[in-house]
Amino acid sequence: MKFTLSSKQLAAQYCYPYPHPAVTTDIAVFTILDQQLKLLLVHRGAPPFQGMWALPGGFLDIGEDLEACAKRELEEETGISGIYLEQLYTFGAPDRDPRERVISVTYYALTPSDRLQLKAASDAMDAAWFALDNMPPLAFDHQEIITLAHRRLAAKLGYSTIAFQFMPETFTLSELQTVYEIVLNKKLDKRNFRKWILALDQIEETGELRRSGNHRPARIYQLKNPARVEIIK
Amino acid sequence: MKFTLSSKQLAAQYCYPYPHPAVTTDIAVFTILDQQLKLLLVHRGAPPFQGMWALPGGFLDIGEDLEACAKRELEEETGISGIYLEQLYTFGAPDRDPRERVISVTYYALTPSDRLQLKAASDAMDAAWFALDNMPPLAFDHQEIITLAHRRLAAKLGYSTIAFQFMPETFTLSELQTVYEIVLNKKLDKRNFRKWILALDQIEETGELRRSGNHRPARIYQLKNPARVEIIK
DNA sequence: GCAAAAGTGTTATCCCTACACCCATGA
DNA sequence: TCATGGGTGTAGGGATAACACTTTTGC
Repeated sequence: MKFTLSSKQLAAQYCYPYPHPAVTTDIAVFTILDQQLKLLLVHRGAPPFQGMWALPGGFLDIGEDLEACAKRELEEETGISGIYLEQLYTFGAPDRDPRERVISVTYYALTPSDRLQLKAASDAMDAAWFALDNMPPLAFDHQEIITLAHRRLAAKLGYSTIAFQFMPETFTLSELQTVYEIVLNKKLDKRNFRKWILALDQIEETGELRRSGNHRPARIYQLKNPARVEIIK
Repeated sequence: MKFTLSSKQLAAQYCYPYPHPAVTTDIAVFTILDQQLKLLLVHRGAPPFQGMWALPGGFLDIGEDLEACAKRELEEETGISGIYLEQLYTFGAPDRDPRERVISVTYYALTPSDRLQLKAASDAMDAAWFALDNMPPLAFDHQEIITLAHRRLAAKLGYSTIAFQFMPETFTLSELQTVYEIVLNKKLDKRNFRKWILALDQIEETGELRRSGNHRPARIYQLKNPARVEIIK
């Protein structure tokens, strides 16, 4: 038996007995830059939402793990790799993408700001950091994803050591406190913060001092277990 | 231009220029029955994993919202509807389903045990409740889903009022305490529990008493905002 | 010497924990 | 009257929150 197909259908060579949605991953990458919580966005060069900004992300390769997809898309679109990544939520409203049905498995990620030079140095990809309180209009439902990611991040500061993922290898206690203050958006008491953070037993002095201006030098600290996020409480 | 297709390909009428995974939802429904935390499983009548037990769930209809899919599958396979449902995690290991690439967006749900009569009364669907510490071998990666759901449930008892979703409309404080004890798997102090739960300001006395044996009758309570899960702390 | 950030302790308060006895009922 | 679960308060300990001054440096 033989049947005929138009050339348009010929291009579509992956066929299923029932309709299948497309699956993407999108990643909300946070960092702290210029004393602000910032998020990495990419500029869309193609429709839909051409010219708007969006989260980095893209279609899942068949046979590729979800988290691997998120890491690959992040690397391809922004040059960033090797950072802390965690699944956030899966968005699947039927009309969230005008092209076809798309399910987006979203992740959020944190990176120290000193890793960003790599990205800036890479070729002129249309990626940029935006302060969370100054976002451009976003493609798809990405604003919703960002709002959820921000809430999750702030909540997780309270019961885990996730904030260390923002820190470079070595840092001062004041720098660390500033990170907490920026993410939580409130001032913290210096003495209480130091007592608390040291009691967590997650950081140690390097013995070095950092001189940075006309004031007393600060002791430099480092993580005891780099790259581990511990649940506290 | 014309091309030829086999009849097998003809059956596959939904075609895409790139391969698409299938998307399913799976739901871990918890209840408390016979003083035990139990989970609802369905018996698989068809391959793969024919004859094994699995979480209720199934393929997403194109155009259907993810949560709607979870509710529909739950209703179709077990007769349960109108219960508390929350997204859990999305599983997508490339080989988790032998048929094709399947992404499963999982949910967990809680229901009072007095709603279950409906299901038992419905036609002889192969659905049954299993104690969490006595599960049969499960299809796919469903054991992993259940482990995660259980962890999330126990954690959420500590910072939300999710446990009320296990309760019938009215209940005594002892019944409520027993629910907490079963899920957390530890005894709680009666006086401390009562102080704590009343301080949450989520329940109120109905004024009724429940007589249930040769002992003093218990005061009956009800939720102030039925069906709302509040974040506490 | 002065401006600027680093560093340091004590006290009060709140919350959680531990703990034991009387009450109301049915049999 | 007795067995059974329902119902109640207080005291101690630990964690959190409030609060101000001295130190070290660069200019």
